[in-house]
Amino acid sequence: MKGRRNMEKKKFYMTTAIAYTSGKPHIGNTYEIVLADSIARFKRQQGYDVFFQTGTDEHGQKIELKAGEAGITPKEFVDNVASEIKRIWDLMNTSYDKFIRTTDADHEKQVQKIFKKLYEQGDIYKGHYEGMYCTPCESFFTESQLVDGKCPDCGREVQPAKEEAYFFKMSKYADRLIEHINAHPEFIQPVSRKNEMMNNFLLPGLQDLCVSRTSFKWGIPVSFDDRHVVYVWLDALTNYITGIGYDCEGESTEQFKKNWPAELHLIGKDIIRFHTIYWPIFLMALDLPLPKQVFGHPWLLQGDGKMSKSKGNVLYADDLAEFFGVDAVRYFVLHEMPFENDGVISWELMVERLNSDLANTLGNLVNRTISMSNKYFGGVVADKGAAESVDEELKALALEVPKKVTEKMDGLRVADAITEIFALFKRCNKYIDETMPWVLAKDESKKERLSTVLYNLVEGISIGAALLEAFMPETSGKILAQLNAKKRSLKDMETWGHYVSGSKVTEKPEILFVRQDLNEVLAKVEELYGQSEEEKPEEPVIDIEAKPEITFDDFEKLQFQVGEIIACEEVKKSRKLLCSQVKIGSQVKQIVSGIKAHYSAEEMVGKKVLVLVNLKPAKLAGVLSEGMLLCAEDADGVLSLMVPEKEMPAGAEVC
RNA sequence: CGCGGGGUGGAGCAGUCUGGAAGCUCGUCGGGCUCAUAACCCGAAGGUCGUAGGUUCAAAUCCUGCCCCCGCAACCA
Repeated sequence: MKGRRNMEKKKFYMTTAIAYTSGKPHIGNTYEIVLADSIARFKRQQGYDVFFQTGTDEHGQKIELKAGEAGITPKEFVDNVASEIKRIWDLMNTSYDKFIRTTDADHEKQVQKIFKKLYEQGDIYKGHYEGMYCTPCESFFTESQLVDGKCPDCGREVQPAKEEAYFFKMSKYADRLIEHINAHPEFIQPVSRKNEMMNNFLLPGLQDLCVSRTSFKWGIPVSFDDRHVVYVWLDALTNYITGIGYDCEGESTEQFKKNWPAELHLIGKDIIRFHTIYWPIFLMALDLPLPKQVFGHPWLLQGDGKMSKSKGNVLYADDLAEFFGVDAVRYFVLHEMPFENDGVISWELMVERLNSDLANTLGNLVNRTISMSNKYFGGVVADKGAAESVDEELKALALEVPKKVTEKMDGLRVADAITEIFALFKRCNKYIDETMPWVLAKDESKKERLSTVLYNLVEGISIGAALLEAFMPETSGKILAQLNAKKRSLKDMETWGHYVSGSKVTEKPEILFVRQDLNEVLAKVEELYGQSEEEKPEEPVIDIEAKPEITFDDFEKLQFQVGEIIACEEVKKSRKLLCSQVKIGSQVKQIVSGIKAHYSAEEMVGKKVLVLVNLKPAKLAGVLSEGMLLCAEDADGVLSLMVPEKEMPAGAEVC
């Protein structure tokens, strides 16, 4: 019987994007897995047989470089980061069924087979990646990226060059894809993205995609040409099928046959293009069905300006969980994230939500209800049938909410779904005021009515708590345990009265969410980040690429002098430029510098700075610049003007 | 005319596709209540829906121009 019931369950295969293992994931990355988790849990509650996959994308040049800097092998590097990511996913209590890593042996093997198959059937061909090449930087640039025809990174000469590479023929499947997208309006969510994909990429014509590289080694080798490694998307995207046992030679697992195609790929809006164009085309080439839906969720942005560790506004899920608890963080990211526009997160907003929604509305409701049950009936909650008309409104809403939540979740409107649940808790609070149990308690003849009121409350809260399971699993469980209520399926929420009359609630309600004082939190944040800076015993060392040795004659060509900035203004039409009038000896030069982000025009005036004087004048953003102000730059790109250590007159030579 | 996102009461957002009395949460002010985590409930104030035009019986919503903000790109001499 059990087996048969399982067979009847509809399957639901969903994935998140796999996280790139270049560093610790911040709260924005973590948002995606929590969002996915809430959907997975809700689908399970709806009775689906859910398979939920997430994981890590572990190849690429960036990782090779970072590992090199850290003095460890790429594999060691990604092992560290992947376990950190997994730790945070687990900390956030996410219920994934499979955590795939692109360095898994079976994934790598399958990617090689897929690459070979596509090559053999002519979808992948060998060609050349052409562009201007800067040898010291080992980088290709397009003509438009060059600065004055030179390398934008180091300013040296570049040569036209070709790198051998394999390409995937995208155009071959474009018409079929356009047709599919038009026939399935639900395929790309939100729909506004559909037009973007069509107008910008599909309709103008697809470029063939480069799918191999020879410039780095940390990747899956192309099996028949080992100078090449498979490049990004063919490696990363295929995780969705290799993770459940796809084999392109027809030896796919039962699990694959059952689960593919996926019902939902949940991804960030930045990679919609890869999931709604390249991925479907790869699948077509493999003769596999396409996923049912791709949802590109918006971003969760930091509140106040740029992320910066020294400002203490880089938010990580584990720090937040430390302060507020896992469920509070889950609640925040899910609630604050609208469907289509970016959301904002900050310590201030986090505290506000915690206090008002979680502590006041929900926590206090549970607490006062349990307290009254204990106070008036020794914890026993029984429906004595003493109904009054005010009860109807509460019941009606309580039965309405599960339907509304389902509706919202079916449309992936997770934030709205949560809001619906909280509307029920608010209604419960109102019900307490309407019925005034403490007044009933003073009148012995109202005992049955009082009991019924408390029963209604407990039943209402039980429904709300059961609905929270998908979003705040721990809190949901805690509330149900305190009320001594059973978990219930969505089906059981269609009728009123599933709470067993006569059950006994806990004697001492545990505080679910503690209110926090914003100032105290901010002080602690300061302390936390302040400390971490002190803990750093040494300043970070910055290594830059060594330039070729020069002769003294070369040096002699450069003329440095002290200049005094006598006037400075912003260059309009430019984001980063300031235009300074610099007094050098008896002459005044106009110098444009890209330091607006670091200095205001006002504070520039009066500074004595080091100037490279004999640089050939050039125009920047249309403004003439006759020299260069010298700055030091740290690893975060912060600039500091170089000034003489002793007072020096404008015009003094620097040598 | 580089690409994209956005500008709705003090704060954060919904509403815009499919025109039809400007909504939610927080904050503020006033009131109620005392079971509860100084929590809960009720009421009020507060908005030229960036701006200027246009279409319409009717525009936050559709069209056009402009301004401002944020990403990316570029500029970083």
